Amino acid sequence: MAVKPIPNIVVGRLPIYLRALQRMSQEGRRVTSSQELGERLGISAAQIRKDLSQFGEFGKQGTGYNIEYLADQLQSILKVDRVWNVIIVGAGDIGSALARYNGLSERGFRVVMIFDNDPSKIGQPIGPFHVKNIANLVEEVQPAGIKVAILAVPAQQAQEVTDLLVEAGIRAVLNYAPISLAVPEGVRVQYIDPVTHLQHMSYYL
Amino acid sequence: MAVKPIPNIVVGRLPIYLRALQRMSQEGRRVTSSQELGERLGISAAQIRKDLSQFGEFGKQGTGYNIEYLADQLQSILKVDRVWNVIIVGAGDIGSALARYNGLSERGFRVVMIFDNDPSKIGQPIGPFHVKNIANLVEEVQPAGIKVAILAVPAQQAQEVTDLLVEAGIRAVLNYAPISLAVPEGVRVQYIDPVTHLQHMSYYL
DNA sequence: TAGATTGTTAATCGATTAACAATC
DNA sequence: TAGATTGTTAATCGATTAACAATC
Repeated sequence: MAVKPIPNIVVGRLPIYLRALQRMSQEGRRVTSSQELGERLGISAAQIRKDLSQFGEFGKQGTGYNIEYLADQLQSILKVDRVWNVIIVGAGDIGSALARYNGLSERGFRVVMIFDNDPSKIGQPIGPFHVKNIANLVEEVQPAGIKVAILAVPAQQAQEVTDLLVEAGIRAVLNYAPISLAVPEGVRVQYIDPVTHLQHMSYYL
Repeated sequence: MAVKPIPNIVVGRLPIYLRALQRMSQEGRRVTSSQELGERLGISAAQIRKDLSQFGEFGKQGTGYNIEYLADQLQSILKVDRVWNVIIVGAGDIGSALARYNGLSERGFRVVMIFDNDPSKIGQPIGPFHVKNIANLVEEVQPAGIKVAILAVPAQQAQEVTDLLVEAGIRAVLNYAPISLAVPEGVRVQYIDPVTHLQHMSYYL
């Protein structure tokens, strides 16, 4: 019997649902409906119900969804009912901002090391860390079993650093360098490039 | 005669194509093909040709695309054949990193002001700017005709600041706060939340 | 000319929406 | 009970891919 995989586009919406639920929870709300959630997010109620139904039945007819319960379920589905150790590579402005950002750990990710290749940065403190030498990346990261990396180096060095990350056993890369990366099967990359988003919007101006 | 609009998902890929072409140009390349471009980007050649054909005929059979010409055309389509003035709201780590980032201006966007509401930050220098008082945002931004803003304030303040931006005539918001924003018709929002990307990937770990 | 690659059409594939029985 | 809202099915809509004539 063939199991059809969950569409990637559906998985991508779950973190958005989770984020909204956690905010509602903060606001002291206890239940919500697909309609209310949809209005907040600009997504149709039908789509939210359809997406969730891929994973199970989380609601009650007539009542809607218990916010805390649904959030717990989504955390479990997304595997953020635990904390993933993360490394940052690149101790420039972006890497440093991320190293000091507290919003990661509340949501499933904890920065544990930051690397750079600049001798003037190595050893310097950034938030609670000291910058490590990228030359030691593989030997530090691989034995620690770390699977997630944030890449914040210049575009020119991004591919070679990525190869290093793969060698170190990293399987998920959040790439801030404005360049497409080549990675082997089984390694995932997500891209953050503010300029592509700005250009997308300027089309409509 | 009904003109069918370009699908939003196609517009969203154009900045990716443009970025790859500009990199190829830097590498000294003069021509490319839909196949080569597709391999770099992990997109099918057919899709690239189909996307581009929505806007015109930019290639030559047998030869492919002139990189500089196609990049120029895409810049014009995306309206980044000019420079858009941009404001940043929020002078925390992220806002400051963006204010100092030089990669924006090469690609169509120039930061011209940065605002915050924290008295200890107002007046302080960040990169080439001095932080302005958010209380003066509307009176500074509206007469200047600025249409693009980057929002880098805490989630709790994001919606009220957004309302201010809309009042000031902003029509495109790049939102770094981890919250969905409500905006009137005609105002566009794009979201950057590293954690949603990390959670998307952790599903597959 | 022979080889390569475009632009475009038609076919396929996948995602979204509408509608409603089930039921809390 | 009456009203509300889920989970799910079928219909619709839209996006991607495959294929190929045109042509550089």
